[in-house]
Amino acid sequence: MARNRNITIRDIAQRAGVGIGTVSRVLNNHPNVSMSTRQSVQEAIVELGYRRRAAAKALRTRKSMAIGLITDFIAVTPFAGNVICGAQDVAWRRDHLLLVVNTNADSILEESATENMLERDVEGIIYATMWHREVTLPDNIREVPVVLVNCFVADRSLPSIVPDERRGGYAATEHLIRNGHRRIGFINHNVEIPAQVLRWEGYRKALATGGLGYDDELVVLRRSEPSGGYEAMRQLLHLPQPPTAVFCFNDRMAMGAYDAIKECGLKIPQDMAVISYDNQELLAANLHPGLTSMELPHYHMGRWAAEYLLDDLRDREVAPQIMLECPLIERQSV
Amino acid sequence: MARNRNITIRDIAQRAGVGIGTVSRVLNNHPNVSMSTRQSVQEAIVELGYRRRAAAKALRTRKSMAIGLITDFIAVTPFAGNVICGAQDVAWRRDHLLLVVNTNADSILEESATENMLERDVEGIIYATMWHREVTLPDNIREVPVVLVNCFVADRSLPSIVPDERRGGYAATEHLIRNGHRRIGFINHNVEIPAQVLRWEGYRKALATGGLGYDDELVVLRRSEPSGGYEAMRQLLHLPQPPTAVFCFNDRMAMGAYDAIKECGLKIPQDMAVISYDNQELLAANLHPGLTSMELPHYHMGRWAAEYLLDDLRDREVAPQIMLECPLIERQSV
DNA sequence: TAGAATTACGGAAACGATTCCAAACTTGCG
DNA sequence: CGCAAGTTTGGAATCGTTTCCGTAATTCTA
Repeated sequence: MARNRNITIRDIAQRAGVGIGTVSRVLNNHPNVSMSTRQSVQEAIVELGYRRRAAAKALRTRKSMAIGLITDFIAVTPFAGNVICGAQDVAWRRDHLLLVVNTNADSILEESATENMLERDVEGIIYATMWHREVTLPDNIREVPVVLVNCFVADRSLPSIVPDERRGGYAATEHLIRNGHRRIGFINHNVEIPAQVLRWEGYRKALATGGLGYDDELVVLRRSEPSGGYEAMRQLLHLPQPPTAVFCFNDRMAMGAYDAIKECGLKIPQDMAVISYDNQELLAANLHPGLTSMELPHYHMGRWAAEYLLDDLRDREVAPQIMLECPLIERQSV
Repeated sequence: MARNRNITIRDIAQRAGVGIGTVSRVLNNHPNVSMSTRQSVQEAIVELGYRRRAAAKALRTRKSMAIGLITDFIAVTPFAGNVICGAQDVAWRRDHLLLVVNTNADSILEESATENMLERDVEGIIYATMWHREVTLPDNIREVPVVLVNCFVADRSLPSIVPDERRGGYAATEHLIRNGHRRIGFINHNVEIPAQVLRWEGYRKALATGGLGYDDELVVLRRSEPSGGYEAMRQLLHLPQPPTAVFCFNDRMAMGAYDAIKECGLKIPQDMAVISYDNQELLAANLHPGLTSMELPHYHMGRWAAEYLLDDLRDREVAPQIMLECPLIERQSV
């Protein structure tokens, strides 16, 4: 039925023969309305094709039933979709909508986006980055609850959820060890970002725990691209005593490593096992053989962020700094 | 400066020694306000840290300064990010925000999402799908201007923008012909969707235009995955007279084709040129050699959709059905 | 069955902007 | 200088809800 745009709560009241207060109570599922009145109000609502105007409600209650989501680079990776999806799934269940703004990391835009969201009385803002890093936020954002996804502020004064990279690095390496490998290469990114540092730490720790020594020449740093992975892999293969397995910083580097391995006539995983990080479906699942990879839990980070915002846990004295486990996605490369 | 949440237009009026009407006029850049009053109002605004409440404005004007964006599968491909990005870039320039809902193609959710957006007085809705297809929409969506992105309705009663797949198929094939190839394979998807049908048509037409015959055995239909592409490529390579170039339905199939080609000891592009469709950066740019591919113009479709909605072109008698060109992205595989 | 306690209900006031009309003030021109 | 035309200004009315308070109706208790 085509809804009429001009039906108000007052029309409903009249039609149902009740007062506007009662209509409002029905609309909001308040108690203290008799079954029969509730019924007749509901009938009037469908008969007249009433639609509640969110703006009026928001004006009166100061709640917009919306949360903001600010991202830096929504278009470059498929990660963003997962964060949005996670946040939305929980927001929706609580009748909230997502206001999305992509900023390309432009701080002017970030500030005005925040301002705009504040004008709209968002109940909180999720600030998500596409790679794990430290951020500095516009001042105005602190006027509303904020949760950081995949990033953090220097002083840890805002709640944040990031992947547990160290544990991921550990788990990846341990997985190789458990599969019998004793000489394990690490093809790492050559820029010092949290992912690079922490995965490396995890790698070392797993070696130590497994009773294996740390060998400097097994670790090669390169650009985080296929070509970097390719070069690094070649270097490892030319070692007097090459590794039998390699842990790659990300799927793209692994992709390059694959090429180098195949080029040498070696087989994956028989001659060389490969594990990597990010689990970009598009790559990992489509490589041949399927690439075992540590998943970045974007969907769950998005969920957690929305839950935290909407749960009013935000009054805790300290801002929680969550590290979420990265699940190991097994395919055929180990 | 920390804004005070309780400052209203009336406080500004008082502080600046003017009436509320004047403040409103300043806020909205209306003419007929003397320079000096305008100035003093603006000063009062910053001094008091005033922030306009969007809900009040929306209530009075019935305009929310927002447009809705409904997608089917936001998380599975990186395409969504581009559509959002495009739509947002133009929306933002006009002070509009995006309300995003992902539905996983659940029609119940689609309807309630629409309802929710209508309650919020969105000025229009963009309905975007992740692959080019026909859709049926919830009835209620027609109460507001709608634009379809990457999809269309059977009766063409709603404005729609889709990639020009036929022209893309034509351009891809023609590109191979222009590079001297006379025997060109086509590895196509084995499901009859618009992309499959139209790219095929383009392929035929380009052959005809180029004075080349259409040879049935050069066209192989398979699952649109790497393994499908792999199988298809092997089949083509075992032909008595194999092609010297191949056009793949998408990057994933091309990926499989790459494997088959390399496995036979052939070189790309010397022994076999490859061109494909979709231009998924993550794949096409990272394959070795870089994969030449027809780009799906998601960003521009998003832009166009938002522009159309906000431009009030929506009163045209007939709903435009736009087909947007897919640019050829050259890399090293041809 | 009276009176207390509880539940159901009606409607004024408030949320904070925009819009419109009338009034006050300028300016221009013969 | 006087009047018309134009510009600037103030503020009441309005948008459509929710909330709150007082009253009416009902149920409970002894």
